[in-house]
Amino acid sequence: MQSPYHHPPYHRLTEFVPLSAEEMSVASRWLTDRRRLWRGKAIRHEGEAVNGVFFLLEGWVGSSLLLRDGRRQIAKVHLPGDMLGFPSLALSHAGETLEALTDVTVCSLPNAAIGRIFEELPRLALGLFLSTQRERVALMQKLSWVGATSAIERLSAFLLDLHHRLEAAGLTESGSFDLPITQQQLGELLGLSTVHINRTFKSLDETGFIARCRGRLKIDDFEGLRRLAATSPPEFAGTAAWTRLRGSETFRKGTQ
Amino acid sequence: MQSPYHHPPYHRLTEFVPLSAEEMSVASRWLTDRRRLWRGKAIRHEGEAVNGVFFLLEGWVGSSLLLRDGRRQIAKVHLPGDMLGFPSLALSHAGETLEALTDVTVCSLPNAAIGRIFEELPRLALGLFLSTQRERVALMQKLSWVGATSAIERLSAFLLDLHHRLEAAGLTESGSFDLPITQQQLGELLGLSTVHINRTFKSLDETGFIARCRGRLKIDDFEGLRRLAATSPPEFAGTAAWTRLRGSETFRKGTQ
DNA sequence: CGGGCTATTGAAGTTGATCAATAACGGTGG
DNA sequence: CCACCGTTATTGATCAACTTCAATAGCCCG
Repeated sequence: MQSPYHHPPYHRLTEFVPLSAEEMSVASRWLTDRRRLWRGKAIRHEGEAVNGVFFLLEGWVGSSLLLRDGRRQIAKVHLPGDMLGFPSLALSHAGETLEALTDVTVCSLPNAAIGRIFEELPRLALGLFLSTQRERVALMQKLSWVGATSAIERLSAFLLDLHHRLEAAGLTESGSFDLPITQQQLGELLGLSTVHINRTFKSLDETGFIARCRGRLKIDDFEGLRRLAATSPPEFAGTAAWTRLRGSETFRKGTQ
Repeated sequence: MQSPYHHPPYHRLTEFVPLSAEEMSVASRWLTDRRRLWRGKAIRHEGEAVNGVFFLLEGWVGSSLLLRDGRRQIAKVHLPGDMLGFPSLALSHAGETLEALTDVTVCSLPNAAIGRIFEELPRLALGLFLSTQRERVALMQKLSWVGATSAIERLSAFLLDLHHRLEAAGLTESGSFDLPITQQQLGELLGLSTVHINRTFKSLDETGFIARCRGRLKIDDFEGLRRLAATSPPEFAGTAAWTRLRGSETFRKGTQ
């Protein structure tokens, strides 16, 4: 897990496609334009012109949508290694605010580079494509939590998912991890009020499923949480996706 | 709107990229393998192996996720011209059930063809990519409805969105359109109970915002509905996205 | 004319929101 | 090191939206 091959920006790509040296070298160029931002700052506001996408190197970022009356929905918490801002590529003005939930380091990739990747590095393009499809799956799952489950089920599912993703990034220690977001933000993430998040947390705490201390959370009973959580994480295709996509199908350029 | 250029499967691609004759001819090949399905039948069940994606030619399709206890969330209603099943490309087993909400005609495109498109028809690939990013935006918006708005706001937003999309497909008549889905399905779509959907409908009806008759719905007061719906539809980039993506950025193959 | 599904309505029950107050925490400057 | 401040967490009490249960009515179809 600690080879550079598994760090951003390769991270999200090599899960689906093997990269050549050339491709990796292009990808590593993406890291040159870095930016540091403090907690609470926006990488990009909803409604601003779309100039590029971002890679998150350190810290947590929330992507959120604003409603007219000020309510807010956080669509996703992005963790180190994630790619940010792709949905807005289809829009003239960004459809989501990208806000630093902790101090963060991001690097950005201009729109034009995406176009070039599609033209010249198809495998990289496919990696990006599949990676964003996977995000779409995650988003559908979250919708199903918010639309069809109770507060305790939602929170359980979220904590399990979060742990799972943090673990993949090497940011957990035997079931415990930093949770540097406020209960307010957790509420906006799960579609619940601050107060109810607090009570739900308390209930998980008292049942012994989790333990909280400072900004740190430890999952004590994974099985218990999983029983609550109503969905299991989907099984990603891994590089099998790539294999599947390059099956034996006949398809010849120019004659189709 | 009635030129073949605006029919599936071009429909969802030409919104973002101009297609060459060659590209259109490849795309038109996708139509060869058609399938008709009756209302209620599944095009593909959640958990099945992922063999391809689909284009919806006629009818409505719902993509839904199942929770352990039998509750169901419909992530999206797909209309004629839409592309189905892309999220599951990242999975080894489908993450969503694709169910015919009416009698439908679909055609399918095997996984392998997607891989070839990325290798050989980059502009087509980019069109697919952007189109799925736009779906992701729509999904985020829906999440914000379900997570942060009341029943009447949700239903209003949904009806407006639906009308908007049906209009683009030429399936409306001065504000009225067929609504061939049950209130049960509408509930699963918006995260509300059947009973509450019914009451919310009734309230919109009595206020004079809409009128219902058989399976048909007419929007009588767009402004009123828009005031209720807490979000406005995002502005898509259109082919500007493509232009933006091919900007003046320096990026030379092989030297990066 | 039935039979099955869908829509509608009423009544009662729950979950979660809102309002409001207090406590704990984290960082600051003295 | 301590007093202070703003932010966040916690708790109680009340309220509202939505769900559930249950029954009836309407529609579509053979």
